[in-house]
Amino acid sequence: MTVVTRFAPSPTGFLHIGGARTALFNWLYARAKGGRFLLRVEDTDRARSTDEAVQAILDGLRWLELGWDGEWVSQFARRERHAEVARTLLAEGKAYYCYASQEELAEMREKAKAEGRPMRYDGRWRDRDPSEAPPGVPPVVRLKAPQEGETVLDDKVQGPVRVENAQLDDMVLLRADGTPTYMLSVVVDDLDMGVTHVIRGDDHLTNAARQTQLYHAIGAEAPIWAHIPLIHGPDGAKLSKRHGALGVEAYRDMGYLPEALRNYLLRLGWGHGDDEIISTEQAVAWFDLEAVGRGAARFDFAKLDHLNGYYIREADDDRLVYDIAPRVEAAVGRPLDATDRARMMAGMTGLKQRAKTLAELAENTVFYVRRRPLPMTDKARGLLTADALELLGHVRGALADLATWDEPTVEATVRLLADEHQVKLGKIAQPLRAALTGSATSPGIFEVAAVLGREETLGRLDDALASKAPAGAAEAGSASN
RNA sequence: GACCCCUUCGUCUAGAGGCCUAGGACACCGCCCUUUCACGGCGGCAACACGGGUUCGAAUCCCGUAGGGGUCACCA
Repeated sequence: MTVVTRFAPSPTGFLHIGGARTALFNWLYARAKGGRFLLRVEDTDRARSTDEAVQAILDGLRWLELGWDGEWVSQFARRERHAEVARTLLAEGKAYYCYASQEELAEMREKAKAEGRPMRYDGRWRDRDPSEAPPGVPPVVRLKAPQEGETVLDDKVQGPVRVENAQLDDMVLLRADGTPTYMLSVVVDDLDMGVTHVIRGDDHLTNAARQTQLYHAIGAEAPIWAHIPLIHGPDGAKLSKRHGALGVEAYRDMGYLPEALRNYLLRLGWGHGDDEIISTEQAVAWFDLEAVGRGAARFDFAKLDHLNGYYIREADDDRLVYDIAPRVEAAVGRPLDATDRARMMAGMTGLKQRAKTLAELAENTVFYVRRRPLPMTDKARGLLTADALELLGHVRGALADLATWDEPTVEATVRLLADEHQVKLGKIAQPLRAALTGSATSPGIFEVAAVLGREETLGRLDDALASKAPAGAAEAGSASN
């Protein structure tokens, strides 16, 4: 049997992080078993579905590199087929017209509530003769569901789940306006698309029982179910916007790499021994539904950050430069030129091991392309005391004379200077960092000097030398002589 | 409320009756490396929800209890 999975989001918002994980699991399972992964957009709710949302879902999946097989299908476009199945059921006596009014339904609801029961349609039109139908009332079509016995789901993740048929009422298949309901549409679509494995969120577990009844009424076998646990927020409650219930594009904008998000989502609810860093290739080889955990998992940004930092370090420099270019341009307010890009490339080795996100990476890169004079953080300014500036004057002099300009040479020169003046390297390196980067933290300062080049390095030193020692430095007592 | 599902360190998880003195990762705390910040290395803290069984032996099986979650539409 060829495995066919599907991802079936409703386009009422963006591709939610929980949906992304569902898509990932479906994609992985299909790839792992050499099957097909299909995409169906459940757009039957015309009032809430939008084209923008469809686009966002498609974009999100593409960004995550979870490609689907064939064209994506619109559920709404298939509504005639759904209705046709309902008519067949009607003709076979497996479904019936129900003329119960909204008032009657409301009554049942109230009664159920008063008696502490779940709302269940009482089947009052189930065996009634259609000739008794009230005139002018458009009926809905309901499934004549079994009233005794139980429906058993053999869920790949949750194990066997039994539901008393008495708990389930006769669900609506066709609305009064003739349009199919979700329950009908999913079953017919999954059947027609040849879906063998329905992998979806735990919130559909109860639906699976009803859908199984429908499959049986149609005379078909239910697919293999796999209901994966939902993702919760740090507080254990439903994931909120504040805690990560965002569209995947928000994760992209925050500077997460798709492979990092995939790795993180994979480990949320699934494990493979002690493995943490799992490439997509390995995931395809290892993934199986039996190993999916049963309990809900809490979303944890700290672990995502850690993974993202790892994947940034692993990423190719040119890809990173390409990825952060727009962010850097926005920060400096101009397009990047060849020199800027060359510096970014040269500095990337040192930069990428210090960032958890692309946003952070871009932020840390900006000093390389900023035009002089550099803005200074308060900490950096504090480093440029009168003593420090005096030492920097010597540094400037020594560097200006250098025959070759590379990291080892600059480093050797500065170290020698520190020895000559009998100060710790930090006494020179930190002010130098402030002068060259405008910040108190950066990649290795000799690397920075090498990347900046002689001219820019000397220029930035001159800027620092030209500045007066700040008042704070004098107060600290180190500026007076 | 009814029905269904779930429950191992703070978090994600390993664990399918003896390999468990419960392992790994993130976070946190030390130390090392070091010009800063990171990375990296070493070490530490920290869990089988509770109560009964079954068994020579239970984190692992069964039954309760508690807690958490999901579902109860002519929405998907």
